[in-house]
Amino acid sequence: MVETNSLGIDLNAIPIHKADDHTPDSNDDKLNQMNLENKKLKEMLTLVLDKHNSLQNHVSKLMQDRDLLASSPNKRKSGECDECNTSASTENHHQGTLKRLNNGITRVYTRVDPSDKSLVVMDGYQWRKYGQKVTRDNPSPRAYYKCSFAPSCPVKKKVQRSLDEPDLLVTIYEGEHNHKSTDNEHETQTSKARFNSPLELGKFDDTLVEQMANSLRRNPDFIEELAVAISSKIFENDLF
DNA sequence: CGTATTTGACCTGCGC
DNA sequence: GCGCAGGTCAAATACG
Repeated sequence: MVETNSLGIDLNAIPIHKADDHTPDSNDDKLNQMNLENKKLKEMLTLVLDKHNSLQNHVSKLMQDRDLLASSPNKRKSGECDECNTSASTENHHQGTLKRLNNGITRVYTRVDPSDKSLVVMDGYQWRKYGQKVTRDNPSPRAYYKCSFAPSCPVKKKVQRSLDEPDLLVTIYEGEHNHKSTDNEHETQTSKARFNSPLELGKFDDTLVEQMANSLRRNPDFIEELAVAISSKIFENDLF
């Protein structure tokens, strides 16, 4: 039987080792096996991230559609929303959401680790920071970024920590990219590598995998799934 | 050594 | 015109 979780990942992909499962001189074999497991884990991680990204895009699109249907254009000033007006004390409703405002301005709310002081939002594009300022209404600095394809791409973004919730980053995008995201490009390349030559998994960019792992670590759902999967494996080992 | 980031200086728009 | 705040520039610095 193939065991899968809600993400559709085969958790039996990792071979289980029992205590009496090795010969006395099998240190090299064990090392090779661990390397193989490591590669499999990396592959799983990239798959999980793929699914996570596509789900996130889907959710964003759905929420945009819902906002467009629900919004009445004569009610709102640029940069404001109904929820903000009615519940100024919290921005929880924005978590991970995307608001497309007038004049090609888009506001995105991203939940980050509160201890992480960097004003970096991974959105698939490459940015060059060109300034940072402390604004009057918010003690946390606002970072200014230009698309690294500038001046051919005119898009800019401003990133600032929310005044009410320090673990919420508010990103304001100005303009539309006239090129594809570098993430897609990279993803396509790694996907090709993954499916065309699975034996070359060891050549995966370790930094990229590290970033994916960090991103997944911040996702409570993923941690929960992982904990369930690991504990079930531990029980399995103990019982058999 | 090339590239990205930092940060103080400068520019611009707005209200008074 | 002046002061203030937000936005941008560019030299200095850090980093791989």
